Amino acid sequence: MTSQAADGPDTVVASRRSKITPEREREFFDAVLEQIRECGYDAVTMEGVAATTRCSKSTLYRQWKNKPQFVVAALRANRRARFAGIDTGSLAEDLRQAARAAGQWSGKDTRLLQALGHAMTQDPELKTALRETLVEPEVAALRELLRRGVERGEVRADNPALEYVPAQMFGVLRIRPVLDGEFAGPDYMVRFVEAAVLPALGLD
Amino acid sequence: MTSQAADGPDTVVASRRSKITPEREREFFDAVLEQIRECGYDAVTMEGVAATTRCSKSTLYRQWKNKPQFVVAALRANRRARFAGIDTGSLAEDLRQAARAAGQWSGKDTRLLQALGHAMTQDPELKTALRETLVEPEVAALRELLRRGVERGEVRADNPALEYVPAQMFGVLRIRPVLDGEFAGPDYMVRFVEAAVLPALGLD
DNA sequence: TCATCGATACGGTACCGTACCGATACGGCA
DNA sequence: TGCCGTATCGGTACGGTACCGTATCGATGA
Repeated sequence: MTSQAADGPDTVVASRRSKITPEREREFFDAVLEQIRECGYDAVTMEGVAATTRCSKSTLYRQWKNKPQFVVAALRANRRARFAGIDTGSLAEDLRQAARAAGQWSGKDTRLLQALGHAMTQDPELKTALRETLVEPEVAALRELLRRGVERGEVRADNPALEYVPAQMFGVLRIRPVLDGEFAGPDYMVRFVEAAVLPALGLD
Repeated sequence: MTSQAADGPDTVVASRRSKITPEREREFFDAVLEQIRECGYDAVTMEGVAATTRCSKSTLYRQWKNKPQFVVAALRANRRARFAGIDTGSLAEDLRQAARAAGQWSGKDTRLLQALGHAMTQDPELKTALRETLVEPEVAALRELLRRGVERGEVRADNPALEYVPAQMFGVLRIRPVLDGEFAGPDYMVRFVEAAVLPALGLD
């Protein structure tokens, strides 16, 4: 959508010959996401991002039309699949690893989702971007773990608890700061999986 | 904090003789909470509340120092204990009823918590008010259900799943809109309790 | 050579919190 | 009971602040 041609071999020339290197662009994205985490979506300003990255407002507005599109671009550039590599051969251990991984980026992504939680209800594009970058890849990976466990016969396919595992994991991750005043770390998440998720699945 | 002397017999005279009746005050509170749900905390303005309630900004500023204190007052006035009455004699049924109740006010309170979720991380008073009005009463009531179940011998006191029941319930309630795009209604919550919570507790 | 850079100035908009305005209704007092 | 002083009412105007998004500038580097 913006400057660099992200796909294919680097034969394609950027439509505008922007002087903004990919590293520089990542600075902009990191800055705006961090400001969102700290101040909330509404309180983030283009002027603030420009100030902290020592660029001019003009530069930002040349690349992105306005704040919403800028934020969406930043989210899209941050897309990662953190559960992707997990495959230990045991569903229980897969879930423990997922819990540990979730507990690790808990601070960053939970704060981001928290800060954008309401804004996404108003801006459809933002909502879509959030789902595509923070929610769906992880949920899909989680369901893949579960599917493999079912295939191996560790859990019956009609176990009703299967459906709720993603909601449980992300829900607990998200609500912990509200209930206990601190983020859910790896230890907490692993304990939760072992105490509540695995028993409901009939594991352990 | 404001006009009426809420406590004791009505002997105490209000310090300022405000013409704002308790009903009128509730209109202000309802308006600001609804605007928070719809537009988010940051986007709520005193001017907007004044407009929708057809009062003047002066009136609001006479009663409350500024927006944060106004919102805190509104939250405090809305304090309710929705799980309080539940006591069927069976832990499983108590949890089902709690799930049903939670699914009913899901729309209102979840949206409110969603909208205030980030603001509460910045304003300690707001955070305290939110915890005291939306979180702690319900968590306490939930833990009371569980304690009675343990006392009746339905669950062993050292069952590790006990600790996570509140986090599960409120977590799932809160994350459902993000995952599935709709609020968790009574049916969904009851199904969740039966599929995931009760089995982990060894019930049913 | 010339488009993009950083910097800055600009008009427009929105809201803050205060101050002032008559109008009004409460509440003490004859 | 009936009146009058007065504080609060709704309405509005105000200065101050902050940010938006645009325009313009000289400098810079592909």
